[in-house]
Amino acid sequence: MQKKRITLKDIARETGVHVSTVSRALDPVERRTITEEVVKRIQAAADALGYRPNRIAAGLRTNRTMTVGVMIPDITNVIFPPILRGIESVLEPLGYASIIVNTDSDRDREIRLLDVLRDRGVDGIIHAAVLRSDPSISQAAQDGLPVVTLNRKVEFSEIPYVINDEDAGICQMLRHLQKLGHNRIAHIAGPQDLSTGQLRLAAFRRAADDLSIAVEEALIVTATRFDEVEGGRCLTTLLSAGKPFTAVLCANDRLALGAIEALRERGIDCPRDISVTGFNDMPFLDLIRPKLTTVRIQQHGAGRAAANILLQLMNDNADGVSLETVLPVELVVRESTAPAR
Amino acid sequence: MQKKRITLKDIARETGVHVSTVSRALDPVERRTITEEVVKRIQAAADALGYRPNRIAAGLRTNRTMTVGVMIPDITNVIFPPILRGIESVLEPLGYASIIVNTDSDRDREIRLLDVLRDRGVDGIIHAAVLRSDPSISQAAQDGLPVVTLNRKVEFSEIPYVINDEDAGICQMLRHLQKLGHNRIAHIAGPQDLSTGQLRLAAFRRAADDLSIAVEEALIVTATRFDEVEGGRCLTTLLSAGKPFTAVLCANDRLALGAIEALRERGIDCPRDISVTGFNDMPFLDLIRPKLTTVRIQQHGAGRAAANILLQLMNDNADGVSLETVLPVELVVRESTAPAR
DNA sequence: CTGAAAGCGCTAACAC
DNA sequence: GTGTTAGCGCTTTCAG
Repeated sequence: MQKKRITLKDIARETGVHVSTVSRALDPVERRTITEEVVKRIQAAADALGYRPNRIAAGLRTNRTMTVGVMIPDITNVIFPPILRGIESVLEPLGYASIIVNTDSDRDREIRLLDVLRDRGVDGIIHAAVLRSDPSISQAAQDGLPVVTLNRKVEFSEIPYVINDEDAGICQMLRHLQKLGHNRIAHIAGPQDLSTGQLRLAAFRRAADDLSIAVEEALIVTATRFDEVEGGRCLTTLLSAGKPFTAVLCANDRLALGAIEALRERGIDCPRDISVTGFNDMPFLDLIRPKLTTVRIQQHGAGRAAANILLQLMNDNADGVSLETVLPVELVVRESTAPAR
Repeated sequence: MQKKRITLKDIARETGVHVSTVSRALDPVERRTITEEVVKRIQAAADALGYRPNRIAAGLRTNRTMTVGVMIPDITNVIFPPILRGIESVLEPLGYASIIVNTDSDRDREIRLLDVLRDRGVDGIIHAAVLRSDPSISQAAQDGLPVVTLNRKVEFSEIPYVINDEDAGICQMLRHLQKLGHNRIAHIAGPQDLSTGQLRLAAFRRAADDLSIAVEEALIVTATRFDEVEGGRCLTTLLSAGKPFTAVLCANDRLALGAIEALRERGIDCPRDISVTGFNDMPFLDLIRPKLTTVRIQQHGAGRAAANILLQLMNDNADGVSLETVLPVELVVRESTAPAR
């Protein structure tokens, strides 16, 4: 079986000093308290024997596992991998590993997986939650576990969160459409039990109001999932409602793609007849025709931001962290929007 | 800080028995050796106190962390998330968590990350390697660490691997093109330091030979990366070589998409003028026009297969495992192939 | 059937 | 400066 691992004891025996001395000599900060010559000898022996510290054992003692938990709805959703790389880019160099779990936006699964993470003694959690309410995570935070949420604010809690500026994104998009002469603008909203769906719908109403664009309730239809099929279905509903519109602002890219497809099937051209817009700017969008006009959100950056906040929390600098981090978004005008007919 | 966790000791005190008794009562297999009534009392106390076992401590003792390492090139590559979900689908229900690391196909990073995983005491590793040679992983396997590779066979080793039937895929595709009347078929090969790139090129030569299709060296061009830009560049090279061809078989979907784009820019229509095929059947392909004819590989299934093999290895059933697992692939004919002109 | 005790590998008081 | 000792929470002999 597994070749016996070298432990502190082995290298203590080898160098004729005590394990604790070895431990100190190998600890970059404690090292200073040890005679330089001894440190050198120990270091040499450690290298020679191929010593690798056992983090498990250290963790048991220090109560720090150097592991963080990352909860996301579904890794298969293309917007999450970049976020994960962003997180990794700050945490990994510091020696942290992350355990990623997929909640499938399922409440029970989420609760169970949170327990899994706690059982494993993670030092903190980044929760790319989308569910609008999850008492378990607040409880965990209250118990003293460092938690940061991504994309969503947990109400009535002191949990720091990083979000994208959905409001600004929707507003910029509406302004863009308005400039193109659109004033009858439909909205395909996302699922209202997901934070992004709800936030973007609220932002739509607010922005329309600000820009003096009339919001017709019949021109707002809500998807049950963030996917192409639902985008198509919603567009069909919109069409059959009979109220005219010249543009449809969708709560995310996939809904928009589905909507465009549904238009095409009916011989309606996007953007000539109807403009369609997305949100997120997911990968591969520029391969799909017409190239979608959308709002680019920071993905890698959001991961980095969340990781940095978590680091502060884990290092007890909890006072210095700002509760809210809002990342700027960017309007990306491509081919799916054109002047209103 | 963190609310004090309930330990075995707490529930021992509560029930008036010894910790070891509690430990046994809570272990599904050892439980049988304990009086039913006592088990019930302990269970009740555990539930009441909200006991959650500390896996770290258990791991230190048992030398099993119930954690596996998963090495992939880059989570951002859409073919990996489904693989990860496949792995998770078999491992997670059994109580395993996985630590995923991105190697970026970088040799040094790979070595370093392997050490990271070993330091964390993973019980086994699934290595979705693409680099053609990596001595470190063989060393790890030799040291007794259970290892399975995905997509690639490590030569001269006893490491079990699961691969897709690249040969069959390429062959079916060539036959499909042949049936459409193509006999001057180009190949845009993938990077030759990545296993898939190399395997598929070899398969191309072999299949062409089997089907009596002449292989013209000028019609084989090798990409340096698996992306659209390289696909476009390779197609340009092909075009400027002056040798006529009516179809181009690409080593993966992204190369194919880039190739189609490059054709379009020159006013050459796919599939009317030239047929183009991909490999992998990555997500979102059906949103891109023309819909790509490709070879569907099992992604989720590959993850599951690898996880199952790893399980056997970790449970010392090493004798029962087959060294090689070849998963079937499937030809998916869509719109990017048409009869040769 | 249950208790006692040792120990996994490491760190952190406390001595010397 | 370095050694001693205790103990993190759990499992696992070995007694009883």
